[in-house]
Amino acid sequence: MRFSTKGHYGLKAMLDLAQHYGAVPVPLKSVAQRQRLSGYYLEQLFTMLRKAGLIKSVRGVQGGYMLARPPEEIKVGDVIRVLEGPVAPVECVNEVEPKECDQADYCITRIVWVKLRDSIAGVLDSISLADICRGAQKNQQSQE
Amino acid sequence: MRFSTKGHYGLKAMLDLAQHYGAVPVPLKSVAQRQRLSGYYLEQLFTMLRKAGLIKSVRGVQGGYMLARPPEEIKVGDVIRVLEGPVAPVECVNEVEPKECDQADYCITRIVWVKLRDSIAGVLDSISLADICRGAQKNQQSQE
DNA sequence: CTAAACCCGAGTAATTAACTATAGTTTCAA
DNA sequence: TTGAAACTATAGTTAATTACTCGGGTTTAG
Repeated sequence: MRFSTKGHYGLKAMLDLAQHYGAVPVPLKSVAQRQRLSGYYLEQLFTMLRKAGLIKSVRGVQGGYMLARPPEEIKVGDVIRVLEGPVAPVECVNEVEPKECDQADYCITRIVWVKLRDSIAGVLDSISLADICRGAQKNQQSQE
Repeated sequence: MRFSTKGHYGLKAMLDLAQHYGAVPVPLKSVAQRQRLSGYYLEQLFTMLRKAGLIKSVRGVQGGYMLARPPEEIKVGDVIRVLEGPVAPVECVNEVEPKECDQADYCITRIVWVKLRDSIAGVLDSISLADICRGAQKNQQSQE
């Protein structure tokens, strides 16, 4: 039971944008270097995030990417759903359009997966990018 | 973010054994038929569960499989960990021997994965096979 | 006009998932 | 004592997914 690197890397990149949130866009290359990610690969992730409306892009020289909304208003769940698809420990309890099997009515394991799904979604939707940035700052302070 | 069919099917099969828990072993074939699973595939899952000590086998005619402990004493988490490995939304927060990346100290996303891991483990470890069987019974009664 | 930057689509190697198959061993029961 | 039911072990196979990689575009500040 793993998230793929899409969710993992994508969240890192989004937090990088959150930490540099401001007026000027951040070039993909600098995000990739700071987070040690393949630029080619990150491009794909940013494309997904842009099409989903979580980030905006500015083309041309001095261009780059920036969050479409302030970090307080973007939840980890938003990012993960774009990159990994809807939360669903098994397909039959998918958040969106679950393909229920023919045994759905009496499937005895169903309750487990529903609880799990809700628990996962609960965690992901309770944390904003800003929450994490604050936590990271605190951490650095406490290490000083 | 999905569990594989190992965890999914394996839990179904374990619950089948729980529902038939008693003195006599249940042949694999009958579990496979009731749960509509490939017998060949289920064989592999049962082998893993047996080696992990969750089920016992009886060879020969009239043989089969049975839970090694009563359903109250087997948690969903026990089954899932045998079949899917340790709970770990990403490798660096694996329950067992996490391969921490070189950025572990200052990795900003880490807190998310830890919370998620603990939340998932919490759900899986809070539900026993007996809990689910009881729920299923109740469900059937309420539908009458 | 040129270089920095995003945009888009395709290709690809490696891994994993999900079975499938085959040959063997144990045990009961007729 | 032998045949069939059942578990045991290991290997093969096919398809999908993952995690990139690459090449050629377009936009725009300076």
